[in-house]
Amino acid sequence: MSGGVEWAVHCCVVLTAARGPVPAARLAELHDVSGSYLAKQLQSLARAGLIHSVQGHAGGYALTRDPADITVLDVVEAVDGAAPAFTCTEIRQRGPLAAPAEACTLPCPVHRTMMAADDAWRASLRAVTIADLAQMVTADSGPSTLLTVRQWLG
Amino acid sequence: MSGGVEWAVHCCVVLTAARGPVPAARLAELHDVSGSYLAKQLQSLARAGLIHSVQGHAGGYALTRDPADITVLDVVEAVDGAAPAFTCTEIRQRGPLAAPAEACTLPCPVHRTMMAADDAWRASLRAVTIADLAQMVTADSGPSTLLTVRQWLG
DNA sequence: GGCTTCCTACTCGGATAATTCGTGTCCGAGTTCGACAGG
DNA sequence: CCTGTCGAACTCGGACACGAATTATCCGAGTAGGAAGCC
Repeated sequence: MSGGVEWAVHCCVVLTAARGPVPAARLAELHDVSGSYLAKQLQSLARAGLIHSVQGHAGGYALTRDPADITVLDVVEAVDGAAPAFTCTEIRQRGPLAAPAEACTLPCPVHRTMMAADDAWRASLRAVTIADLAQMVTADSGPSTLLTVRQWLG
Repeated sequence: MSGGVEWAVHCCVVLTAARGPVPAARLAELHDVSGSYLAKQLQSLARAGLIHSVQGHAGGYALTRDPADITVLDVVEAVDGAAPAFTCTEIRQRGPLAAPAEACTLPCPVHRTMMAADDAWRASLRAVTIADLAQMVTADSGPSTLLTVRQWLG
């Protein structure tokens, strides 16, 4: 998985605490990461409709929907793409003992197994929302954490 | 996920039908893939102890255990490595609002969410064995398929 | 005919290049806020 | 004092290099089987 996913999820959680739009450079400074590269991830989130950008002075990024309506899977798919990790190349239809195409109405067993695992993974990520993560942060280190972030963001 | 995983799983299923050791070149010809590269995957499987190699004339690879004792997860981890897809870089301990290390006894919420999804994915792959896959192949296209493979392998 | 020896061919195993994807960076287009001049 | 205009700074957005991991390949080390020669 792309490493930028971690940054993107953390940014979404931080934006939960923000009042107005937050510039990408500010988010980068907060997390101590490359601002130029973080911009790319935020653009992906914007293209997916999870956040929207405000240009000009005092602009930045802000969440478009309620944090409870944004799942972690949404963020992961926005950054890493929605394509499954496993791609079936239809090995059974190649080589000297190739199966005829008409006998391949169902995906091959290997493909089915991988799809089931992928579905389980996606279901697990779909069950957690950004609001849940913010709640967990509060439960872990108290409500002061996100309040301090809100204050620091200005 | 590495593309060679597909080859490795298919090879394990094929080895289920084989009587004796099968050379890597034969497996590559059966699947119409690069023999030189498939050798690398098979070596990974051998290092993991899933298959063992027999050298010399009439040598090749053969399964070490009963196919019912080899899970798909075993094969995937042997080829792709056992490291989880997501790596937490402890973002919360960086930047101007870095959390003190003593407050980070638990993994951060993002990390926990990703670990849960990874566990679900692994559990799904662990629930399917190579014997199950062979059974599925038989259920899909009849018992003739694996018998033809056995005959072709010699 | 049986046994020993040698040899050939075949096998794996690790070390070695080419390529694609992820990582990191940069500069230009567009927009908003503030200042300034005029009425 | 109020208003319209201008300018400048700040923001995002996409286009451009670099590096690493994956993909693909090759040749050498080792071994089992078979053939030939000897007893």
